[in-house]
Amino acid sequence: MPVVDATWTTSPERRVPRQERSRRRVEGLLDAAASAVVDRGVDALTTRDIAEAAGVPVASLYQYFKDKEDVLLALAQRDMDEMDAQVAEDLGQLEVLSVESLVRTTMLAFVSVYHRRPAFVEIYLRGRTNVAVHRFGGEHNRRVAENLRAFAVDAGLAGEGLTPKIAHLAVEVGDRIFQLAYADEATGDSELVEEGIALVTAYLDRYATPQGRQGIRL
Amino acid sequence: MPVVDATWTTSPERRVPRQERSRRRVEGLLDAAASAVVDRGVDALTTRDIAEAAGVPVASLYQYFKDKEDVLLALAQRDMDEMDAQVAEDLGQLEVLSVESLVRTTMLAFVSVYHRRPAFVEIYLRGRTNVAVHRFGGEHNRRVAENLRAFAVDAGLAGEGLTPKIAHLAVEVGDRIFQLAYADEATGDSELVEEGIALVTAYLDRYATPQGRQGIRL
Amino acid sequence: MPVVDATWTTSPERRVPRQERSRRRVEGLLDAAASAVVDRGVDALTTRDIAEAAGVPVASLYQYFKDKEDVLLALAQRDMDEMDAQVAEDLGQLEVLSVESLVRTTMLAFVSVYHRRPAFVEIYLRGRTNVAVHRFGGEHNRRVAENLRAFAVDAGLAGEGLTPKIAHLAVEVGDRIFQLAYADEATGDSELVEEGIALVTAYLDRYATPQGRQGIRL
Amino acid sequence: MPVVDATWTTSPERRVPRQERSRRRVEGLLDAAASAVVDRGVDALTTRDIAEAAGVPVASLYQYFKDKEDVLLALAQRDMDEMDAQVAEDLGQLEVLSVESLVRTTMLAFVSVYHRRPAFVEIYLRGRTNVAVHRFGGEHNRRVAENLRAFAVDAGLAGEGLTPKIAHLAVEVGDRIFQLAYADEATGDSELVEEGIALVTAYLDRYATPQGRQGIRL
DNA sequence: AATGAATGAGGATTCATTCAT
DNA sequence: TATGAATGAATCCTCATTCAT
Repeated sequence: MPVVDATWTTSPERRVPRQERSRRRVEGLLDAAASAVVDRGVDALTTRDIAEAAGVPVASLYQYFKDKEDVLLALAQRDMDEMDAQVAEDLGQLEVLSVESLVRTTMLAFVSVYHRRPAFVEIYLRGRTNVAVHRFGGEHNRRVAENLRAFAVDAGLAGEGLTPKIAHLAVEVGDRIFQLAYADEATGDSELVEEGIALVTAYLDRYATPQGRQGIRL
Repeated sequence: MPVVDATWTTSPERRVPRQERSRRRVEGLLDAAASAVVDRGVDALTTRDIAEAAGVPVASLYQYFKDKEDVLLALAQRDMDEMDAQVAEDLGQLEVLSVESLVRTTMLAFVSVYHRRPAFVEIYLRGRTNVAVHRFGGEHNRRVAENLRAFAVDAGLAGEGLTPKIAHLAVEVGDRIFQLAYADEATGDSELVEEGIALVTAYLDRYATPQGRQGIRL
Repeated sequence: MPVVDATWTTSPERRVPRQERSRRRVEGLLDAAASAVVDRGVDALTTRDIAEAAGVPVASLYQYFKDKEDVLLALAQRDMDEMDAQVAEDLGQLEVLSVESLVRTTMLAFVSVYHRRPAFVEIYLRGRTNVAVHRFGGEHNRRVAENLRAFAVDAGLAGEGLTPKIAHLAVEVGDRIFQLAYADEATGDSELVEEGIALVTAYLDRYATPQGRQGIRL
Repeated sequence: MPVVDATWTTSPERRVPRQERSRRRVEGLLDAAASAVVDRGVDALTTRDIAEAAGVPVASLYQYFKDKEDVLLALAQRDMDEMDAQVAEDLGQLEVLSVESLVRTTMLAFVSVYHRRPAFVEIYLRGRTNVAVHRFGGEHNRRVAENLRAFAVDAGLAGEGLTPKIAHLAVEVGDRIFQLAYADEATGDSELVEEGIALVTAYLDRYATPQGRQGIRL
């Protein structure tokens, strides 16, 4: 295994490998896009907004992204990845497994990311998003649903009656609850979130096994 | 009582009174806007699209509407009014009153309007709508929620535990279910709607009185 | 001589003769135009502004005026007539006739009309006026100059050296002095007006007869 | 001192440095605006007129100017700068200093620029100019007045009685004289200009010192 | 790889004026 | 005579994207 990556140079002008430079710039652009979205809203977002926020010429956007939509999509991707990681981590620390704890943990994981990423709230919950991003979010919901469903069925919390369609419905409903909870307050209405947990749990309990309802201590 | 309205004349040159002409034109414009929305989506909607679809000059839009947003809002108003009327009518024909029958009847009333008004589906369920229309829809949901809540409490189906907030949550969740059901198929996924009825009912049953759960024969 | 004008009728519906009604409406429109000009400035003046200020439908403007410019021109005419009348009246009351008293009296007559007619100030002194109105004002200046010149020469205040061109120059310069005096303060800078009188007098004294310089007691 | 500017290259592909290219385009746009103004008048001037006259797309205007007004203002700036330079140069060559020679030299310097720049005449003397340009011209007059006043007082041609207000009045009056002289003939009425010189001189002589009246040989 | 400059393609709205009644 | 309604004709400006360097 090479100790020094081939893209490294020792020249004092460039201590940062090309690839790394590029990655950094993409991250900066994404951060800029996120903050521009928070400032102007997704609808009114222009390429100049993004470029200015990032401190780069507009034309440079096109060095890293196909077009404006591509920027938004990349931002979505990054956000969703963070979301997934948070959910995975929080579920991994669960001590009692039940439909209720699964729902609660997942939804609260979402909440913690919302707090960390205000742009996320602006883009996915409050704003009337761009079509592509909307579709992207929809697909993400479907994937989350499938993962959670598999998790629940594998763990014996629910039987085969919990179809992908039903799981997806539950996730989408959860999404709408967040939308409502964050509609007026940027920090979210925690009472509403709590009600949402109850709502989703009440629904999914219809497909739960007895253990799923009572809980399994790990 | 006059059989013939005073503004009518029988002269062949003008069979349509001024006021009626104006009303017709507004309706035509609204229909045109609806179909243009279905064709192009709300985001890409232009004044020219609307005007062309209606067969009038663009400038004429401004005779009847303040600006583009005003057109969309008028369309929303018209649709929502129809929605409300349908719900009122269907609830009026109910024979057994229960949380379940209330939820089912209301949601199916929505479905019947969706079928009658494909533009409605496009604008409110599928598209990423204009901000003003979005807000308008939000307020409509809140109003619907309040009406249904009052209805349910008055009829003894639910106690005071069914707060406005909870009712609103239920309506919003129902809205999202429709969004999901109509996302892919313009005719709606009836299985999903059925699941949605179950979901909302399961949630509201938590706040129901015994009669609310069992049903009251009228 | 008929005691009752033919356009009069005794019918209770119309006690105001046609011609009189029309005259009144024209006056009202002109007043409205004047006030609309003061509000919005000449450049931004629209037919709707005028009509709204007068409380009549826009289309009715065209009953009395050929087009928008015609309104402005009629307004100009009315204003200039008033100006001329004021000058004539004030000059008629002069007790000592000299170039200085002629200049002073004329310029102060202008000032008194300015105070009576703020719209005049707005249109002719402050605003960047419409081309037609500008030309109109120019012609008025020329006429005023010619009248004053004839008056001065007839009265023996100046000889034939005071050509029409020179008189016109003096009037135009006086106009600019007013423009300056009224540029910032709507009530006019009287110190500047006083300087202006001195300026014009100093210039015209070059063409004055000895009596013109000393004054003739009437 | 480098004979060739560093931004120049001798490569045949690019003989014109970027900065120079940009400057040229701005100049071209300004020339185009000037000629469009002469053709259509300032009021009727459109962005398309300017762009077409310059042979560039309308959108390119906005690369160099904030908006339409900005173009006019830049044009005004350029013209006024030229005016100032001409006045400075001509005054520098004066052999006898007196109120009369100061007035005459300044006014004739203006005349020579008018002949060189017909658009100037159109915009500032003949047309009813745009508000912003009008204000710009007003400020220029004030500045010119202040400079000339300081010059005259320093040279001992006038005492402190020649206040800024009086100097400004004189310049504005001179401006109006030009307006009149160029109203009908694009080449100006030189007899009128001569009269104007006499007029302004006669006025300012009131505030002149004995040397100011007699002249100082340099 | 980076970017200043250039631009085609709209888009919303206003307004003076004309008709039909 | 009076007027509500209708509209052709413009206008300014924005923006995403592409090139030439």
